[in-house]
Amino acid sequence: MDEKDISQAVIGRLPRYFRYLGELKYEGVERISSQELSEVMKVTASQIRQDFNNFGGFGQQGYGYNVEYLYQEIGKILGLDKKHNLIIIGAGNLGQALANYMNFERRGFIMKGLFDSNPELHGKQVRDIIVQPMDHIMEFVKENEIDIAVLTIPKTSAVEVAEHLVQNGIRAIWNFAHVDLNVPEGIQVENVHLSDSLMKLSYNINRYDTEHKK
Amino acid sequence: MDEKDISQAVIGRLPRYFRYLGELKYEGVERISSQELSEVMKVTASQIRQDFNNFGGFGQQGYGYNVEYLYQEIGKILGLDKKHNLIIIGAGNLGQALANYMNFERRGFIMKGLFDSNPELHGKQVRDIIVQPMDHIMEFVKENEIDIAVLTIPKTSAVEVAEHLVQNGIRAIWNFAHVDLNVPEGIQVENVHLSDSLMKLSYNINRYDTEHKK
DNA sequence: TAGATTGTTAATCGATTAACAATC
DNA sequence: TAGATTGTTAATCGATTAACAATC
Repeated sequence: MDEKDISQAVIGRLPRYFRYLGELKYEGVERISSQELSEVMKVTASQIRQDFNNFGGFGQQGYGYNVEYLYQEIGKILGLDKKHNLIIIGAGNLGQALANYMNFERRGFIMKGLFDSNPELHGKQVRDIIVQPMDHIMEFVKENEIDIAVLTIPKTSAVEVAEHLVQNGIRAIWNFAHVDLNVPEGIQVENVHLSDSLMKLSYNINRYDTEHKK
Repeated sequence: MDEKDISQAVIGRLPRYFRYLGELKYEGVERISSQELSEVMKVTASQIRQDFNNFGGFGQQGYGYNVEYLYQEIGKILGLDKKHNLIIIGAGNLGQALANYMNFERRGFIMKGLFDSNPELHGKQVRDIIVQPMDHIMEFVKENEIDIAVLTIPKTSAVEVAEHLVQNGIRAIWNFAHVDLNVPEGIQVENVHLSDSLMKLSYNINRYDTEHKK
């Protein structure tokens, strides 16, 4: 499977393809052409074919793409057929929201632990997980083969915690703290900077105002 | 202020500049050159200068950029000096988390209302806001000059609610539902697709595995 | 086979980087 | 003034779109 370096632009589009194909599948659609898919998704057919061909050909000339097959293949590319153990660090509002709402299991992510520095939360149960104190983290990571840490703690502690996690063998960090983490090669970080996102929205409202209202 | 169309690539970087400049300001740094900033932020100095020059010159030859001034100016570009009224629709885990955790006021966003379809939540207080039933939304939007709706409801209802909001004069939607909203020109939508983000992380873990382990 | 549609190459477009003249 | 560093133009790089031959 010779995967050259796929650009982040392409990777960023894969989950959206996966979502639409899941819906088509659910609706009972069997086959779809790049042209039809392009109309639904509002991208060019050319881009769709180029994107898929980064991973080898999933289609058939004269026929198009089999929805079920394409859905499965993109799922595999995204690694959703693999199991990954995960912990959430920071059991405040956001941490608990993710624990309750993300449906991790459906995508192969198994929530194994929840940690918080606030003693009042220790022992509290969220889903089937008991919140533990922070100083249990590192042993837990090693003993339970934890791959992914979700960081929902303030930025002040995030950098330090991330460093320790890396030292203890974590492989990926889903980072909700408003800070850029510095990790070695081979450790994957995906940032969700909510305030950045809100500022983008603010920019677009503001720009629209200055362009139209005045 | 002749703002031509600034590319989304540039806009996407503005919040990060804002964050770093805020930190520099906090640390008491008075001036900084594009070269120095590029080292801290790990981007090219060229990109920094190009980005800033989309909005006119904020620097001075031979000196660099005044941190305080640049911070203020980027804040203005992002519209953070303006006030915007906001409601959250969906007072479940995620909605409450955002209400509690986002510090909306600091960035000029004023949380005015919280809505949920679950009767058990009606009357519950989050921060200084009482959760109201869904059928109060549209009147509330009109009467309270609501600009922004935060959608933290399931995708099944998100499309319909968004449509109604648009009809009732909402100007922007911060969308956490796993669905693409279809809105008319001039209505701003910013999507936070958390599961897409998690899938990207999954892809990168998986790719690293197939490239190194096997 | 003829028609449809992919896979893939070539052309275009846009974004990033490099270079340097302008200027504080 | 000389040195530093921006603002801006030009060169490069990468991503998107168009076109079409291959093929089901």
